[in-house]
Amino acid sequence: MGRYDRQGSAPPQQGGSRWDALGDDVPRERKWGHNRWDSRADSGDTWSNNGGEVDWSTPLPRNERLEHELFGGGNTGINFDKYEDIPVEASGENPPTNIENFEDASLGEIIRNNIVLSKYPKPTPVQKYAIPIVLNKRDLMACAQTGSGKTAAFLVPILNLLYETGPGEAHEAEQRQGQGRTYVRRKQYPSALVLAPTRELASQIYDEARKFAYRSRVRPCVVYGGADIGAQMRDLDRGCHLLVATPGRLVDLMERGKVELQHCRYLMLDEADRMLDMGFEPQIRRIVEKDSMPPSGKRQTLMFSATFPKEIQILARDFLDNYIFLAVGRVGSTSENITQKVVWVEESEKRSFLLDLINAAGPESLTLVFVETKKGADALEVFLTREGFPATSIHGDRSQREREDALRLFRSGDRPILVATAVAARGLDISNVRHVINFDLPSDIEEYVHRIGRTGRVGNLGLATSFINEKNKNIVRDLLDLLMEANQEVPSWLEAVATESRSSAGSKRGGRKYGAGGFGARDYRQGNKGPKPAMGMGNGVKPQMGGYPHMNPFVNSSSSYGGSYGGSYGSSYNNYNQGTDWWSSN
DNA sequence: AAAAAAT
Repeated sequence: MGRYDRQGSAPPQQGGSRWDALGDDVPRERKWGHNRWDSRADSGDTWSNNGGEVDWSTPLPRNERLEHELFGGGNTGINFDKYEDIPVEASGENPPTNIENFEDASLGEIIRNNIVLSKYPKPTPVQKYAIPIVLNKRDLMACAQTGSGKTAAFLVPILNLLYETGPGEAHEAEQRQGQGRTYVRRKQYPSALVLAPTRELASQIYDEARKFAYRSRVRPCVVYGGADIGAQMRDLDRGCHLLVATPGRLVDLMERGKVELQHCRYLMLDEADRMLDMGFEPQIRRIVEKDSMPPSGKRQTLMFSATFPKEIQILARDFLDNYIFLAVGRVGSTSENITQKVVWVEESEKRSFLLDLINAAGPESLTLVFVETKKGADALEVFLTREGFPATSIHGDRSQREREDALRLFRSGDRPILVATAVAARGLDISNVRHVINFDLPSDIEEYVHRIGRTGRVGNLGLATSFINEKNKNIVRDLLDLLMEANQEVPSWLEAVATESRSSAGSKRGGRKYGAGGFGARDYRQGNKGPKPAMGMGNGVKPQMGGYPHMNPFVNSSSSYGGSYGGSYGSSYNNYNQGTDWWSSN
């Protein structure tokens, strides 16, 4: 279901289907030099010489309709001035010098044009560092806030390298399989592979890739589950140089002989700590190690995430070669910040408390409500709808169509309340999410970090409210540390609760997951040398914070909280903030 | 125990 259904019979909706990636308006002769199907039997064609006659670095003609479709969507939502003073730390052997402007990177014409069309005036901090690292053919592990231009930070240099070098062996391999036949089932040899943990995130990355691939010969594709695999295979048949995928569907396509990674020169894991955790790791190893993917050192490997626990960094060594570790902090200079609140709410009171919060919010603002279970998401959506609130919900048991519909209704504001499971926690770029509510707290702090990262996007005041009760003991300790690092107001009862749970010791992963440096912000290879003050402490950051790159730890903005609610919540909140012994209050 | 990800 979903977008793949659209392309067959129904005409594309909403200003053209993404499947027109290279623009069906452009004659094939212009897109591909000439018709690729015919050219396979013609040894004298421009494709037979390693792509050599065709210069991949020269822009193809403009296509105004496609240009409008790709770039007409208004601004990117990034307020670049806010990113000026973000502290960045690069570690590893001989880290390449960062750039200050896109001109410094000696990028090719195609990518420069697309950067202009995307209205990026200058690189964000993660881009300033990541682009030269990738262009210098180094492996990279980057710890950077989502929404800070992370996607472009890897797409721009990868695509530029593809434009500079052309398709190389990948093209020859693709040609070889067609020798002497009029039709063969084509296998694709993507030069670059981007893996993501959810379908929606893969789709979002693909949308960006189309922008930066505009007027180039590079054809991006996206594949994921829950959608018509036949349509995906037909799309692959049209050529695939950069493939964005979720792991399961990619494995499927590999086993069907539709995709081979023998010539994959760039491997990118987005939300890499999730991709390497217990749920995904076997599939990643299947893709990266048990197929024909070039080994680390021969390919280039990139990993990005907002969180990078030490044990995942250690696991990641298997995939990386002499990599640079990048820690990108986030400035909280003025209005950009996330205020984090923790409220004691018993299970039986959660619903009425939630209604108070929603009632206090303005009608314009989007509210994202996280729950732990799919059943919980169903139930809460039904409840909110019965109460007359414009809510929808998303979780992994929904059809792909339902998932996309829910997300679209939420983004557009038609349903400004979205109840979601972990499926929506990572990477999704939704503007104007004013309030993230952890109706149920997650069981680990990384999940918390990614969830609240859906709000506080540039230009907006972000607010995150978490309901906590005795069921959440497991996260209290890490949550308290996090709030203190982020210079947030910490209710006194929370400290008491944390002290209590501390004595019951031992996180499930064997002790504290993080050193004093904090939350995966640091290159584990630097050892436990104590907190590193290296994050360019420009914004009144205390060195002992060590740099917590994904959370805006730099602002104490509790003042904005009460004001953003009506009185009902304020009083309610205060009542919950009086320092009772909350563990035993029940 | 639960979520995500192939069918």
